[in-house]
Amino acid sequence: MELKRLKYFIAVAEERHFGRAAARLDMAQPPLSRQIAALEKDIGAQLFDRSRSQIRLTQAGEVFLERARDLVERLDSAYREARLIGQGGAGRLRIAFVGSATHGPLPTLIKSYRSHYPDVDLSLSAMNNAELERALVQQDIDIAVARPALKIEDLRSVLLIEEPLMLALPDNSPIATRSAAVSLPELEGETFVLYPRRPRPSFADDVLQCCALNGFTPRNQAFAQDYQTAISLVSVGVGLSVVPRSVSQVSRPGVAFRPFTGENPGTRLTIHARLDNRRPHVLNFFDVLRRFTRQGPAGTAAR
Amino acid sequence: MELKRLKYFIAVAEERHFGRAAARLDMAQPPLSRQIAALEKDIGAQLFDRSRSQIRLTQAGEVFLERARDLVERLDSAYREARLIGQGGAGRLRIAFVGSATHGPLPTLIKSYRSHYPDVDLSLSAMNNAELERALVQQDIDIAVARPALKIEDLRSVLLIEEPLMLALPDNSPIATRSAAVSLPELEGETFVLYPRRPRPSFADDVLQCCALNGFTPRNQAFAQDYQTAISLVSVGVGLSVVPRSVSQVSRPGVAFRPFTGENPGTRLTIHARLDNRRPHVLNFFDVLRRFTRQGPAGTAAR
DNA sequence: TTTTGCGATACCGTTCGGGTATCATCTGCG
DNA sequence: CGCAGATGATACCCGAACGGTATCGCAAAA
Repeated sequence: MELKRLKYFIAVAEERHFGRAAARLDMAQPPLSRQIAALEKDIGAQLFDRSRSQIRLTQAGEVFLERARDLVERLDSAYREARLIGQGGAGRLRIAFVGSATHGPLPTLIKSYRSHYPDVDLSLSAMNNAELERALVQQDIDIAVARPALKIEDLRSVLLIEEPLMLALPDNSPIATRSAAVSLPELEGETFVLYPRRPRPSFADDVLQCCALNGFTPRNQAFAQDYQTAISLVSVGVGLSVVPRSVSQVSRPGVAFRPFTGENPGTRLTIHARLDNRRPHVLNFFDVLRRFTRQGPAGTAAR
Repeated sequence: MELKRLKYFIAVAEERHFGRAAARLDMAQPPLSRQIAALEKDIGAQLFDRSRSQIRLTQAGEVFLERARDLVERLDSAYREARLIGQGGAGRLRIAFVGSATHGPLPTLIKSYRSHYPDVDLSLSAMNNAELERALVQQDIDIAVARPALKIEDLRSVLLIEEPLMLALPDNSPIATRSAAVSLPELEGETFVLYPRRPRPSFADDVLQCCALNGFTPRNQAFAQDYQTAISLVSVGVGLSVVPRSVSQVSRPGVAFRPFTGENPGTRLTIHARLDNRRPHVLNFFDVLRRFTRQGPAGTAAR
């Protein structure tokens, strides 16, 4: 109810003439005079000195003009900022992912999103599947990248990548140093470093299912909380581990990565968001994701 | 037309409840809902997430809330500031005065004004009568303190002080060192250091009229632009000068001040402002001045 | 499933803002 | 000194917008 008056006041102050200001504002002069008078009454001070033929700003008017310009400017920018955030062009998007996703196409996907929405603050954090599930349910995050997937209700889920499994072996192991191909069953007696099986489905399920398809169940199992720990255990000779191929692309002292023959059902990375999370940032992210997977996530190799 | 909406929005955002916010705003809930909806449409973004039972701010809403609070605060302070200036409680008052006024009651008067209106910026400058006249006409200053007065049209004029004249003599002059009273006519042969006679009336007029009343006209006259220069000329022995008594209260090496017998019509300090200058600061200043002169400008002696 | 609480929608009356006509005042010119 | 033109203020009218009451729709809780 008073903002229009600020604009009116600015126009009159700049034109120093009610008639011209009214023309500029596309209105008649009398209502403009009335609005200015009302503004002056509200403020309780004269803003214009009308004693001469050419109207002039009073000192109060001079100061109020500065303030009014600033206010109009700020209001406008507040509108624009809110609009931008509302369209997902600014603000914050919270993404969490399993640690092993950092080697695959995820960084490329995130770069792509960033290039489309450079003003969005990305909050990135690594979590295991259990933490992802909790954070997603409690809306602490918008996007979860799980391996192989989260299986809770009311999630929007998109497959990011499917990749084969590989062996991670101590590099002084005879199996690692020999040139012949490796098959899984011959490792039945070795210690398999696995991950927690909860919540289902877990990466451990992928590995155990792979073993099952190859006709055996690992006899000795050790457990690690995440793939980094698992590889560390391998490097110090605790046993061997099975990892997604993308993980094998980083070299790690004491660890050798080898493919294996036989059945290899692979493992998947899945991107989730709550179905009821209609935040434009999330929708935009899935748009970028859709284009990304469609044009082939050749980014698998990248980085 | 949009500011009311900001206040509505802030209320709803703070209450997180349309009904309570409406109660707080002393209005019904439906128009409030409509105003918020209109605001969201204007902005082009949702400000509230109404999907759950408890409404929540969206990210755009969070940011807009900050901005809205800031805007309301700024608007309010702009109103208050303009009002204060409009009442003469802040802003700037431009005062100019003849140099010789600095020793009389003027500083006390200004202190009194300052204590009543501590937030008013005082712009103080020294000018001779000619400059005062020009500045007042061109509205470069609000208040002029002239000696003895300005005689131009449309001025509000108030006598600040009337004081006797005194002699300023070189301190090695026999007249300065003798104990007997001094009369003006015996100085007829001395050089009188005077001031410019334009614009009329000038302090030089006061001095010459005083001489005339004592029955003579100074035979030798020297001219100085201001009283400081005049006293300097006296101190280096150019001649003698006649000054307002208040000036005699500062001691100056090489200069002795002496009263004289015979006629002493004295000299005045007059405070002027343009009649058409209705600025509250000027009116307030004259209010202070009125009280000041009424309760006796005992400040003559002060300082 | 029913009930309750809350926000949205429909509809109506009043108010306020804007338009046209006119007045009052000041300025400049003859 | 008086008259004409310009400019802001005032008077009056109309339409749009805002607020109020009644009611709906939906979702969470019982």
